[in-house]
Amino acid sequence: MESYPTFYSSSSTPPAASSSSLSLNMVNNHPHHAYSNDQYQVSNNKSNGFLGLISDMEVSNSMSGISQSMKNFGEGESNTAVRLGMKKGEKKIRKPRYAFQTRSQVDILDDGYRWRKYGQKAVKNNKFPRSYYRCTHQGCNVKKQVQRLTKDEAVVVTTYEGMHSHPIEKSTDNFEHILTQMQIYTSF
DNA sequence: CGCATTTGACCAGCGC
DNA sequence: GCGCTGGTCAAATGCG
Repeated sequence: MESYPTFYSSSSTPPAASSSSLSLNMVNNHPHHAYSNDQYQVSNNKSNGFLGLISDMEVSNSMSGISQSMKNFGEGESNTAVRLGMKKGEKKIRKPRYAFQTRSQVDILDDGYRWRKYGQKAVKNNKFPRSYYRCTHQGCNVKKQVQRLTKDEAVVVTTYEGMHSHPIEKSTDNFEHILTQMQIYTSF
């Protein structure tokens, strides 16, 4: 695998336990190919609840920026060619994936899109299952995986694959949206 | 009733 | 070539 730009972040934690001095424990999900996080790591180790919220805002902001830079990477790759499509001389399209680490108690991180779960698998080296989601928008093949770390189960790793070619269904990634997410997170 | 989730089966890639 | 593992499908089930 090539580039796994991993955007590392600590996000909202309920005001009680906010000892989130995360250092890069991004790696031990994939035995064969380690994420090349040595060049993409964003080390914002905030370690209290409020700063965690701020860094969560940073995540939400950078997400919209990332989806723009995604266009450079995966130019509309048809990642549905996994199974049936994949005709004769189709080369294997390695679709770039983008992993986010988030410190959250809920697995479902609402990023504004509508996701439908289509699978769940137990992964090795991890006692938590990994969930597979797909964007329900027609013609949109964006997928994402969500899994927790065995190391500390407060961390949720969300791996996005592909990019959305349609607007967000909810309120867009403006400040209101971010505030809404913050409220959701803090209410837990 | 329509849509989302669950869950086991199936398949492909890779390592041994 | 075989077995393991990750990823996806699809029927059944659940839920609003």
